[in-house]
Amino acid sequence: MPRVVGHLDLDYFYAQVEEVEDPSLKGRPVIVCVFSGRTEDSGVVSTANYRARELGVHSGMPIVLAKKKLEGKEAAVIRMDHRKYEEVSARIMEDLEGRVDVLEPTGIDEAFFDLTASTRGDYSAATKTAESIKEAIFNAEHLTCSVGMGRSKVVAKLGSDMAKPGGLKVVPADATASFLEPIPVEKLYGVGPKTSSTLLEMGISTAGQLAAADPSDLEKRFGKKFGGFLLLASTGDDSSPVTADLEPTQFSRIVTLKRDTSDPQEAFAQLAEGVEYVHRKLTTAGKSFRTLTAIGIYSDLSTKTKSRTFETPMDDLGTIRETSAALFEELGRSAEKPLRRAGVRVSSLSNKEGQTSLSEFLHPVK
DNA sequence: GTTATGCATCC
DNA sequence: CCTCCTTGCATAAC
Repeated sequence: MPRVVGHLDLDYFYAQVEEVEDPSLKGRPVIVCVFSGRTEDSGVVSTANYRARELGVHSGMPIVLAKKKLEGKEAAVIRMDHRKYEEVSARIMEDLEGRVDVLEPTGIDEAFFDLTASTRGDYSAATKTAESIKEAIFNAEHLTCSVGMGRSKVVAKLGSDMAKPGGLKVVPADATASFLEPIPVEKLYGVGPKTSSTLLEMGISTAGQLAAADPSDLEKRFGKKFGGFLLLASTGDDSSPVTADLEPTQFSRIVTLKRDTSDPQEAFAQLAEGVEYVHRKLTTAGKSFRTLTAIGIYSDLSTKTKSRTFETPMDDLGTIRETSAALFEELGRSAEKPLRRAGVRVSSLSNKEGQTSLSEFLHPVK
C-alpha cells in the first residue's frame, strides 16, 4: 500500500489574517513587517499578499524598498503581531488533528499530515478528505490554503507549492516518477541555493537527472547521509514519516541592537527582554536546558557563538542571565568588529522533574 | 562519546 | 539595505 502524505500551507498567512480582520484591505497591496527599531523604517517585509507581490514586493525585502515600490498604490503597511497569528494557527491545527490520522506541524502556517490508514492508500478518498479540510478552514477562519498530496513528504511539499495560492495538487503514487522528472532541483524540499549550485556544477538541473546520477558521486560531494537523501527525494521515495507531538529541542531569541556596539554589556542590556522571553518559553513547555548559547552577529553580518553546557539541567532565569552575560563578555573580547545583533539560545532540553512530556499530556496512557 | 562551532535550510 | 526562528548535520577538538 502506498503512503498518503499531505502538506498544507496557509496562503500568505500573516497578511491573509490581517485581511480577514479588516476587510477594507482586500484588493489592496498588504505587507506585514518586522520593524527592527533601529531607525523609523528599518526592518524587513515578513509577508506580502499577492497584490503586493505583483508589484515586485516579497518577503525579506527591506521595508524602505518595499514602500518605494508601493508608493501611490493604496498599500497597507502593518506591524507584525505574532501572538495573533499564533492563536489563529493553534485553532486551525487543533481542528486538523481531528481530521487526519497523524498531524505534524512544521511551522506557524504549515503542517504535514498522513491519511494512509484511514484511506487505505486510496488517493481518490484522500482527495475528498483534502477538499473537506480546505473547506473547513475556510468556513471557520475565512482563510484559504494550498494542499499537496503524494507518497512522500517531498512530493507533498512540492504539490502544495505548485497549488499556490488556494489550490489542491494530488500526485497519485503511480504518477510520481513522471511528475518529478522535469522538476528543477532547487524546487525540492531540503535543496537550497548552496546545494543546487553544486548540483548544477555536476550537470544536474532536474529531479530526473538527479535520479540518474551516480550514487557514489553524490556521496562524495554531499556525504553519505545527505547524498542518500537527495537520491531518494529525486524519485519521491524519501521515507521520513509524518510524526505527531514532536518535542521542541531549543528556544532562541535574537534582537537587532539600536546601534552597533563593541561593548558586550550594552548588547546584553538590550537583550534583557529576549532572555526573559526564552525563559518564559522554557517554563511554558515545562523544560530544563543544559546548554546555553550566546549568539553574536557583527556589523558585517558574520556570526559567532559561544556556549556553555551544564552537568545538570537548569531552568531558572538567574542562571540564564548570568551565563549569557558572561558568554557575551567573551564574545565581545574575542571580536574585532562591533556587534549588530545579539541573541540567546537554550538547547539540550529535558522535561522537568515530575513533568510529563507534551505528548503524554495530550494523549495520556489509559 | 561529548562538546563547541559553523553551515545550510526554511520560515 | 539586511528580521527572526528552528532543525539537522559536519567537523574538529576534547
